[in-house]
Amino acid sequence: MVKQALEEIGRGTAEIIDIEAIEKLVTKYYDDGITYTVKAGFDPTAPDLHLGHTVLLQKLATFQKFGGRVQFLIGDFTAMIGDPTGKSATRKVLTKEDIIKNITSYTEQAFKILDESKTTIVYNNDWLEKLGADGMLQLASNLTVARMLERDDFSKRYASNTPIAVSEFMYPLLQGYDSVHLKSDIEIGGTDQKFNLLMGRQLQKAYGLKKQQAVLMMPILEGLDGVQKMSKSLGNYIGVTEEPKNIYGKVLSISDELMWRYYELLSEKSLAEIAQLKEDVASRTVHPKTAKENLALEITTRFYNEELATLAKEEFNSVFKAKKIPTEIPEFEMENGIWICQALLDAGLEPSTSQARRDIKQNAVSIDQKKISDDKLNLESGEYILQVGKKRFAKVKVN
RNA sequence: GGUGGGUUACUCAAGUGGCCAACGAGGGCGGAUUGUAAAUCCGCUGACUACGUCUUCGAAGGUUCGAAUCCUUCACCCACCA
Repeated sequence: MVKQALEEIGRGTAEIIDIEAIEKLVTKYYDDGITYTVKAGFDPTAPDLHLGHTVLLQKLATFQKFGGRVQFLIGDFTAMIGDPTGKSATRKVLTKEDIIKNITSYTEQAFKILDESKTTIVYNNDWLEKLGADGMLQLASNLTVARMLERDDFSKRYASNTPIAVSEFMYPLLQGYDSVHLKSDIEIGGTDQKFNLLMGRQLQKAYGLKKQQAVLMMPILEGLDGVQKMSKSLGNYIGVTEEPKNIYGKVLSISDELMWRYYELLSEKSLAEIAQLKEDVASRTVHPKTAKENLALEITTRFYNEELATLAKEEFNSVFKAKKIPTEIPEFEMENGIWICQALLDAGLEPSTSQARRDIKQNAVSIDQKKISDDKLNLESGEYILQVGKKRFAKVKVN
């Protein structure tokens, strides 16, 4: 049992520090029924969770299966500083109101994956606010500047003359202090969090805790472009609250190479199954597109259900394979004689009439499935389906 | 506090008086091809019913027939010195 648990826990991880400690915790759970805590921190800056977050959440869910209690830490205090990780500029400071607003939808989405009964939501503002100036100083004395500059992100920024705010130095310390306060047994995070995660161990020792947290790091999920990490600001993400057809479509649009990465990090399939599938694709027994379709179905099903996922697939096929018009498209009413470019702008298909003109010239615009080339066209009364490119549709009623 | 350097479009980055709506690269968008994959090729990438007009090169003024380019002030950033 323990062995199987460890295998599942280890799946897809980038690195585990102190695996022995994890083994002990799991063993203790099976022998004596004693649970342990797994901490993961979340930044309440982006109210929308995407698949990149779910890699972590799925790992937490795995721990919940094997006796872990999740400490779902909302970094409402640390968010006011802004973690330097991954960004090459100091982050904007959020207001308290923003943070509170974000948290509600945040946790709601997280429980699509996590077991709520085995999750404790904690806010680090609760204890960090009370730390006070002397507490801060005591905390800061645990770390030298040289050590801080070892952190990859800092050293790069320092070398390239990108500014580093002194407050940013506090971030890893505060995150580490969270682990002291919560007496976490395990902390998980992305590989980009390594420095911060290790800080937790160091501080737990410095503050005299008997045990130090084990650390488990998950790889960073690449976004749709396959290069940069999935993030909302880069626009290369699949959000968990997106409509089924969008989730399905976006998964299908990833590259074949990236598909395997997604299989490994997001699918419930066993690693053996995935290896087999990969082999079948390589030997052309299975078409890569079929493999991708199944992945898309699985992921869509996770956030909705099988029925809706299947519908999404059918819709997708009818629109893109059979080149039919989507079943649901936005509708607009317009005045008689409206200029086509204006209509495209009003329907939100184009950002400007200039862009509309360019697209018409480039054969990207069609009315009722027929390409048009006249950018001076005016629409007579009637109903039209306007389309730009492959993906943008609108129904327009001209009165 | 002192000295020097910097701020150009989504990003990086050229341009140091007219040839500048502003080179180039990346990204994005579109077309061909396809499996809405990758790769490849081609085109577009400030706005405006548009062979012309308008607004843009950190901000505000100024010099000039003419400014992203020169001058003044301000804001922000960086380095070195203290």
